[in-house]
Amino acid sequence: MSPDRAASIRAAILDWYRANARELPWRGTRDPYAVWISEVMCQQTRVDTVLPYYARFMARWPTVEALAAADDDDVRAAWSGLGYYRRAQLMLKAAREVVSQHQGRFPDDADGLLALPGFGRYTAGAVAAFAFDRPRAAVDGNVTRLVARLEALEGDVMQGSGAQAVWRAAEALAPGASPGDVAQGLIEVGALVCTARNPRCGACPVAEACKARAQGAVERIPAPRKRATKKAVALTAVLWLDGGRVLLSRQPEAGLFASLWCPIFLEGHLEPDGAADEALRAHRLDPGPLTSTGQVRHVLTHRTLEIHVLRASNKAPRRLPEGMAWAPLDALTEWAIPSVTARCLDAALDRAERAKIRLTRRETRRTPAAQGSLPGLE
DNA sequence: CAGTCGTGGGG
DNA sequence: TCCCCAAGACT
Repeated sequence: MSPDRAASIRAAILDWYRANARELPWRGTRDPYAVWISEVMCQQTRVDTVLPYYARFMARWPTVEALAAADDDDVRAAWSGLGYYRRAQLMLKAAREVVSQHQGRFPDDADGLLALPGFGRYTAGAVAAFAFDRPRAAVDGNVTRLVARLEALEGDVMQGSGAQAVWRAAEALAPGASPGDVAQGLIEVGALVCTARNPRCGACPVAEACKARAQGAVERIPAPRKRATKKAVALTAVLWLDGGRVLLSRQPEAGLFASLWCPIFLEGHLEPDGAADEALRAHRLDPGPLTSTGQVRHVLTHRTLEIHVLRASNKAPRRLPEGMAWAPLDALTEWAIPSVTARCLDAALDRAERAKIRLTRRETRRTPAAQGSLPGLE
């Protein structure tokens, strides 16, 4: 990219950003910790979803020292429902590294940041640019799309040589005045204007410079990402409820829902009065009679979990197998559970029980406006 | 490099 | 209902 073209695009992005940027809680701070938390939460996650999580997280762990001293399960619980839970684990590891090996100060440029767990090329560039005002590129999905269109890059820009070309162009845009605002501006234009569907080219500050637009190729560029094939997985979830508590089982430290608490998952769709009962006895559990209470279809990136939900109500056994625990329903927000656990639990409860729990469950999990029901009803 | 790892919103 | 996908990183 020619220096003139880069300067022109940079100036247009900067002007537009200063006039149109959304006010977000992590904007207007140079605190690398705050910037970092927001960046990790935003990975593959919509801003609207992140907002309540970010507020709670920063209130509870306002500094890297506080986070470094946090309990792993408390952090997982704070992440509950956000998905991609390994992010939280790597974040905790990085916080401890910053405190123990960097005197609590983040490295002030991308190379140093890149060495920390959970910092990839994007996050390192973003923190370097936003917090330290370094002239670094921060190429996320938004910037990839924007740059691919600006330069009319054909083919797959998500990986390989296509991704390299995007980074090269983004790095050409980085040097100059206010690099932090330029980097955020590129992201913001990608997020609000140069959108994947129905891009608002009429409102775009760099429409004049856009090669895809000149070629009438905006709809075609970037080429759609190759998507993973989803495999259906049949499971049976056993929700054992007793005395206002539910029996949960901790997942292994690696893999799906790592270290989180889930219902007892059995492979396959098992009959309540036969195979399911047998499988539980293999866990040395006597759940008593099982009743089928519904089904949950939970879609993940590479799998679709098709879950048959069974409910057990026998009296709690004296001793539980390793890795299992009783979770009080009125304290479930303090437990590290993925959304699928909450959904299975919902499916196992009757309406009255659900209503009771809803009063105590965190209402910010969903935006109130999205509920569609009036307050006081229900 | 290709597979793994969540969730919820919107067309 | 289905499909796309959103401020990616790690193995």
